[in-house]
Amino acid sequence: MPASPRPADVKLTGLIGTLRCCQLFSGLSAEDLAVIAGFTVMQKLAKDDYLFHEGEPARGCYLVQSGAVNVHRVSAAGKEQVIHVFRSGESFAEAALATPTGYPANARAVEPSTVLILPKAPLLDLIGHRPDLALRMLGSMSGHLRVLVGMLDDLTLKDVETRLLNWLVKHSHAARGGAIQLPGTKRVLAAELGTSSETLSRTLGRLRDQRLISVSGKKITIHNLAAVQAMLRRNLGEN
Amino acid sequence: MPASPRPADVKLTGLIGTLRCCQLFSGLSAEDLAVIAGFTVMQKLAKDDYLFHEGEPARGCYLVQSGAVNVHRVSAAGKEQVIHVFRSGESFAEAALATPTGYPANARAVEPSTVLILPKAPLLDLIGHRPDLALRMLGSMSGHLRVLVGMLDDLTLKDVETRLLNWLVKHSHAARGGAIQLPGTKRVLAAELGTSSETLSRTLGRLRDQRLISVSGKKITIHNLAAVQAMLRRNLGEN
DNA sequence: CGGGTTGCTTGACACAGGTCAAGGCCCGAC
DNA sequence: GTCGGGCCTTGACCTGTGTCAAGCAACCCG
Repeated sequence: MPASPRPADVKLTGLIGTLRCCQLFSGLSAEDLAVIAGFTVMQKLAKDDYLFHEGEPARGCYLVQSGAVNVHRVSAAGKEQVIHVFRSGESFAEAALATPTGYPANARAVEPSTVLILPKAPLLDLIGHRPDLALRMLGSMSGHLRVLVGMLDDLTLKDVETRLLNWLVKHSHAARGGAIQLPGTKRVLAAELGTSSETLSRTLGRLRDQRLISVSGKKITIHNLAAVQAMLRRNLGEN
Repeated sequence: MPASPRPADVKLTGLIGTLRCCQLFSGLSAEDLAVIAGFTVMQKLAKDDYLFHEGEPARGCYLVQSGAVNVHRVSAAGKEQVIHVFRSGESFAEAALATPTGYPANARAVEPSTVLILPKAPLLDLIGHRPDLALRMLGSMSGHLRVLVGMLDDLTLKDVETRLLNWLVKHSHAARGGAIQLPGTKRVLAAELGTSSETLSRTLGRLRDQRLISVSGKKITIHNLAAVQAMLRRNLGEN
């Protein structure tokens, strides 16, 4: 029938599409994807809504369909340390599946987002039947380990300027006409880089004085990508 | 027969014993353990021997039988950041199993050690047949994730004094007669805390001046554990 | 025994970056 | 319009910690 399928089917095929796009499930068979889609729950989040808090018992793991989710910890004094900002197609909280302890961090939407929740029980069940899925989960988690290890040396082996240069280079590919559009406020970027908005402001100013970039509002223009990369490499060499 | 078994058997049952002790394999059936022991390779390391270097293709994952292994990264400038020191019974480099990329860090024995190598291929094969083993691996990796997350806020949310207090409290249970015996040199401890030996020395000195602890050689005596814990809590509250 | 090595301690100093405070800019509400 | 509140920027200041350097104690070895 060329007629449009029932709403539920539309939703389901849409879901399967999203699942297939995400790295975690990219090569799975259609049947397996259907099984997963069957128990997936969709949740919409407004900006600043919390998805979960540290210590809460784990519902399952998550997959960002759209928007961005900030996973972070807060110290006893209320200071926030960003672990990672997950964007569309990325999965997180796999760690919560395998251990009885609660979430080790908090998750909050930095903009309006929709996430897919993969509940613990049926997913574990499926993993029991599909060893290759287990391997994928292992792979995904080891990816997260690498990200964390990367953060570690970001925080210990590099200064703010270097971290910013690194961020610029990483995001230069997303530049439209050499201009990077900031996803959120500068304060958010500062947090993502593990610094304060004041220091970020100063550092941007310094780069601007050196004619490497120019900043106007939420738009950062890289004048000379090669020079930025050279400066990054030089900073990495010294520390 | 009450007579002693052949050397190979002795070695095998010894291996199985070690495997059973380690958290990763603690509840496995005797058969599975025998299979694993069958492909396990033992390696002895002298102090300062490298087990592997960053970027090398992964042989498999590792299990410390005795001694201690320092997993760390080094910056372009040669500075070393300790990720974790693994001691007997602990496993590491599980991440290397699931991804084709090489090791993300270096591993070096901090004292004479013996490690068991679990080669990639047969272990992955076994995981394919034993979904519960896959779940264990997931659990172990999520443990490592938590350790890394813990390190993150150690490094960002706490100063050296707080990190030292935390270390003291964590290791106070291992104190014999209130005295903690340092595993290695003070420089090693400093590296583990992510600081320099000078700063560690000063910080220890400050705690000693406050009569909280006393230090003599490689022995640290905690005079008043409750006071140390109180100070730790207070530091955490402020930051 | 003296000389070298190694590790620990202490002092002096420099610097990155966090915090506080004040001023400027933009924008939406009224 | 103009009032108010975010956000950004800039300046002034302070503190923690890394680094360099010198002195000291312990130990090994010929």
